[in-house]
Amino acid sequence: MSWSRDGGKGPRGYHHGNLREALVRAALALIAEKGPAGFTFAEAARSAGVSPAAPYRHFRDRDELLADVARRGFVLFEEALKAAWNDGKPEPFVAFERVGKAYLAFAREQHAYYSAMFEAGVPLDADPELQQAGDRAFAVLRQGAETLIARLPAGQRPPALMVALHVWSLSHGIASLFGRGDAARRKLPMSAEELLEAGVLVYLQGLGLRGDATK
Amino acid sequence: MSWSRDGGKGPRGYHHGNLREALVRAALALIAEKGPAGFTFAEAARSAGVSPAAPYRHFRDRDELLADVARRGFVLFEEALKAAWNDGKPEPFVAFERVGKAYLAFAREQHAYYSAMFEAGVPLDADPELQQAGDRAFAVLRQGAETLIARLPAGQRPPALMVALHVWSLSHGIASLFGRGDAARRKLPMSAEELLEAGVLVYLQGLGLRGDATK
DNA sequence: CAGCTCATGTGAACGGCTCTTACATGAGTT
DNA sequence: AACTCATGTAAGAGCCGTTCACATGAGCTG
Repeated sequence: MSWSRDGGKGPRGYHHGNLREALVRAALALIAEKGPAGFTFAEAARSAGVSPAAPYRHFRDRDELLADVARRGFVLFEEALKAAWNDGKPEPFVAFERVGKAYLAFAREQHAYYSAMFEAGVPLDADPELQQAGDRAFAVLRQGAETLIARLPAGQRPPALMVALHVWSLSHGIASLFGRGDAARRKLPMSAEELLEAGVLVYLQGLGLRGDATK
Repeated sequence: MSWSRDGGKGPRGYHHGNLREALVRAALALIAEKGPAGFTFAEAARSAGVSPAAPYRHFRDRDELLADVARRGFVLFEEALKAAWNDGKPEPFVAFERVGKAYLAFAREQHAYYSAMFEAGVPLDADPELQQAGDRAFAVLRQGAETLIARLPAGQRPPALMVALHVWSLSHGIASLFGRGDAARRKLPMSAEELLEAGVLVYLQGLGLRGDATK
C-alpha cells in the first residue's frame, strides 16, 4: 500500500496531500472502534490532522463519507465473494458453501465495512455507484445459484433469483444476529458458519439438490 | 388506551403527570419519522412539552430510553408471534407459516419498534429485562419448530433450536434487506412475504416435512 | 388542615458536533 | 514570475447530550 505523502509522520505543509483517503481510513478505524453511530466527522478530521472544516472539501457531508465507505465495502465484498466462488470450481456445491463462509468471514473480519454497508442506515439509492457496487456483489451469489440449479431437471428449476435471495437473506440474517463472535447479540450452541452451512444444506436439499456430485 | 392527564391539550401544571410514557411515544414517532439515528432526546422532550433536562428524571440517558423502546417492542413482538402461532392450531404447518408472516408484518407495521430492537445498535445485554423479552419472543419460534419436527420419524429429527435459528435468521434477513415496501433497500420481483413463505417451504421440505397433513 | 418531603420539573451552562462563510495558502500552469 | 483554483484554516451559528443548582407542588404525616 502506498500514498503520496501521508503515511509518514513528517510534518505536512498547508495542504494534506491525500486527505480524502486519510479520512476514509480514519472513518474505518472509528467505525471499528465505536460503531457507525459513534463515528464523527470531526474526529476523523482530527485524526487526519486537519481542521474540522477540511473534510467538507472532499465530502458534501458526513453521510457522503459513510456512503463512500459503504461503496468501497461493496467492492471488496464482491471481490471476496468472487474469489470464494472461483467460477464454481472445483465443484459448484463446494464453491457455493465457500461463498457462504466468505459472507460471514467478511462480516466478521471487515466489520467496519460491513457496518457501513448494512447497519449505518445509508440509503442504497444515495449514490448510483453505491447501488451498482451492491448489485455486483449480489450478482456473484446469483451466479452461484444459477449454476447450482442447472443441475436440476429442467422441469423443477426454481428461479435463480429467488434462490439467491433466500441464501443471501439467510446469510445476512445470521451475520446480523450472530455475526460477531464476541459482541454477538446472542449466544449460540454452534458457530455462525456451522449454522449457515447447515441451513444452506437443508435448503438445497429442499430444492432437490444433493451435495455429492451425483447429478 | 388511556393515561392520567396527558392525552388532552389542557394546560398542564409544573409536573407533567406521565412524562415517561409521553417520552416513549414521542420517541416512537420520531424514530418512525427519521430513523433511530435521527431521534434526539431533546426533541422528544420538546414534543412532550418539557425542558430538555426533564427526561433525565426518567432515563439515565438517551440510550436507556432507546433500550426501553426496544424492550417494549420485544414484548409486543412476542405477543404478535404468539397470536400467529396460536398453539399450532388448527395445524402446525399452517400456523408456522403464519408466524413467518407475522414476523414480516411486525417489521413493517411496527417499524419504529423493529428499528429500536434490531437497527439502533442497542446492546442486548444492556438490560436483563430486554434480554429476557427477546428470549421470550424467540421462544415462540422455537416452540413452533419443536412442534413441527415432532412430525418427523425419531431418527431424523434435527435440533429444534437449529431449525428455529434458521427460520429466524431467514425472516430477519428478509425483513432487514427488503422489509419496508417503499423504503426497501432493493427492489424485488416478489413480496417479502412470498419470498419468506417460499423459503420456509423449501427449507422444511429439505428437512423432510410436507405441507399437507399426511404425516 | 398545616407542614414537610421528595419526586419531578426548570434554567443556565459546558463541551462537542455538523455545517457555513470568509479568508489564507501554495501547487501547478502559463 | 504571475495567476488561478483546489484545498486548507478560523470563526461562528445552531443543535444536542448531559449536569447542576434550584423551583414546584403532590401526597403523606400529624
